[in-house]
Amino acid sequence: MIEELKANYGHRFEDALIDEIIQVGTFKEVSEGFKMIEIGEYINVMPLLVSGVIKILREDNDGDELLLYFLEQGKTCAMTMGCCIGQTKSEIRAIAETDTKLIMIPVQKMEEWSGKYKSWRHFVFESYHNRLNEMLDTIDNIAFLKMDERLLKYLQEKSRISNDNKINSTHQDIAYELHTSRVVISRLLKKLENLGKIQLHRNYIIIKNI
Amino acid sequence: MIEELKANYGHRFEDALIDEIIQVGTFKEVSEGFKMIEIGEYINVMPLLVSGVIKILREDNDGDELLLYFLEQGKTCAMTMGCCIGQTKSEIRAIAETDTKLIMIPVQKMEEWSGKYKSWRHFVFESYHNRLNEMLDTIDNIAFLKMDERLLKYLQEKSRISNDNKINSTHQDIAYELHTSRVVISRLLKKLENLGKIQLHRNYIIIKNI
DNA sequence: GTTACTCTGTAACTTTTGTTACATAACTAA
DNA sequence: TTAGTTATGTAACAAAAGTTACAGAGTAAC
Repeated sequence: MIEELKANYGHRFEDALIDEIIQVGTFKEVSEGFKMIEIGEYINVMPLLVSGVIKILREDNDGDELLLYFLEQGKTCAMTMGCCIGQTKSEIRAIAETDTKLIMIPVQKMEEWSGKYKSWRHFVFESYHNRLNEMLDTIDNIAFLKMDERLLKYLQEKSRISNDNKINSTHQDIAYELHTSRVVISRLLKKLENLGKIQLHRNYIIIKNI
Repeated sequence: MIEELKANYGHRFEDALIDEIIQVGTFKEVSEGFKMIEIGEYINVMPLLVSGVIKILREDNDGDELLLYFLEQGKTCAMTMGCCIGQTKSEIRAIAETDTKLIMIPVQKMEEWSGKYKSWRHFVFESYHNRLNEMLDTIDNIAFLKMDERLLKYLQEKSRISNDNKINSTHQDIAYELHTSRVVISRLLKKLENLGKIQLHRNYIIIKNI
């Protein structure tokens, strides 16, 4: 854990803070698909993402999902919503998009370190700031783009975060994350295939030249 | 200014912090419609909202607008995006929805006080947290609701924040904020009128029983 | 008043998205 | 191999939202 911590956060946290993280943090590895946070749960640890990708989802009253954004490995790890102040329930679901390594910090430390370490404070503010920008991005997508453009962006993003032009998703998977129906996705994917941008297969899609 | 500050923030900030705010803060009054922040601008003061309502808007590349949320008077004042860390440009536009009174804090103080005053730190975190929830709310609306439901919520919200069942907007105004066309809004408003929920007039709408 | 402008109402049409239904292909487990 | 399951393709239709066009009401300036 110590090497991973230093590799990802060593350049931004003071040594004293790194030491404290080693003291109180617990290392955790989870596999792809693992549900890390569920809507309505109380959160008492804050995850520092060391490697892997976590997807953050929103759900409405009817159980319909919507992908909000991906948390990526390394320094850009934003903290889990609402974990910091008060004991508020999680508004989102977090699922490991890939195998993921994390360091879990008890939430009380977050407050303590905020007073103590300037670098920690900056990290927290910056994480908030980044997450807000990700949310803005999501809003831009759903408010200003049509489904075909959203789908294209989704495929690009998926490919980018896994660093692989093969996307292991069914049409239904994609439909859930974009909050639309499978038929709509199949239709639009077929159009993209006809344009030569992708290749469709059972259970996976190859990105060609988007 | 001092009375307004104490009335709105006195119960949550330490006296020493209140004193500092009085030292460095500047009082500002703006009229309805005043553009407080424009997209792309750099921000170097953080506003504490004392009274009034500010609307926060997003714009896409084609100049199409979308209402994100309202900042309301008093303690729930969230800070302007991106104002705290680094010199990043504003991603949003802020316009006074009503006549508004503010206290402007130089941004350097934000960092200084974050180390010094626990209450300030809590205020900043809580503001971030609230704003994130408002963004989630916005996402819920545009992702999960149809335009008629969004319109209804919009009218309710407008009525609530002004504490008045008369809404002084044209159909075009509403169309801009919900990012749709005037014809669509006129159509849906007429439906709501036929259902007895509102009364339509030139330049204003009366909310009856939503 | 007359003129110009803004706002609203509405029809007719198009595009986009969502729904239902069904056929077939591909895989899985017995 | 066969039966059952899951994934995909596609047609046909419905609903929602966006567009174009125009008429007429209300308002403001002169």
